[in-house]
Amino acid sequence: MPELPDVEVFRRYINEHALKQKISDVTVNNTGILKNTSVSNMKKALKGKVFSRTSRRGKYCFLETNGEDTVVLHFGMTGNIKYHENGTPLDDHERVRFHFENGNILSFVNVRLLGEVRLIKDKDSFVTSKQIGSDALQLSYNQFRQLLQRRSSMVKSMLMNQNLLSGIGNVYADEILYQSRIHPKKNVKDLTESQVKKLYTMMKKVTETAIKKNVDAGKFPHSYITHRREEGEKCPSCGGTLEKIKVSGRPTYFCPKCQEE
DNA sequence: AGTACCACCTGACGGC
DNA sequence: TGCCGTCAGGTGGTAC
Repeated sequence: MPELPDVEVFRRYINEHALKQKISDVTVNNTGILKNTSVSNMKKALKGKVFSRTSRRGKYCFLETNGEDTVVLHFGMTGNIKYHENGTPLDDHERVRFHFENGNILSFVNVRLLGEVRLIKDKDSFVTSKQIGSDALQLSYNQFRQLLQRRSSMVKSMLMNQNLLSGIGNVYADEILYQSRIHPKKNVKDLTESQVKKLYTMMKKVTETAIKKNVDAGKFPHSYITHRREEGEKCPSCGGTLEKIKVSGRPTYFCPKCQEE
């Protein structure tokens, strides 16, 4: 799940439930999820502190504290966030639990262990060291156009390149390209000015719509294909059959009729 | 520079 | 029922 819209929804959920509550403990179910830190470091850094605010860049979620440390969450291919009322028994997939003095718990859920939890001092240097591109929602049209300049790659690969712009993953890349009526394998150097413009507009629109709909694909507009990622599904525009191919190794759905190469 | 392939993990699903 | 291969909304490394 966790692409930009999903992470943004998690972030808002955390804002709604888990800010300004004193942290009493941190427990870790599987230490493999911790990167560059340890359970004892986590406890030491967070006990007695509160999460003061959250932020996000691409698929990374930052939980800033009133201390020196910031918790970084990345979900990998699976995962979500859950705020528990007091006394909820531990589920196997809850990898890290932040316990609050009021008895409630903020839980980092991660089925496959591809996600990670970190502790950092400085967000900017983290972003720099990881070379995380500008957030897709923050990018201006001019910046977007700059990114495409003198570049030669398949448009879907470009959208998913987190070093260029961050937040777009496999599913939303397909939706953006479908809404833009651009073939996923089209080379960015062959895009017309109006296609670039369309791509940018749809990137924003699809992302914002997904957030507005709380990333519930069932509530997405009928004209979307995100909830149609299965063999044999029909294109909501032309009624033809959606095709499944691989692009940079990832399963890709598109309409061969509406998105000509 | 861009792409293909593999690895990291676990769970769900279809075929036998 | 159970085993097995395949696949999955991400990222990082390697090799061409």
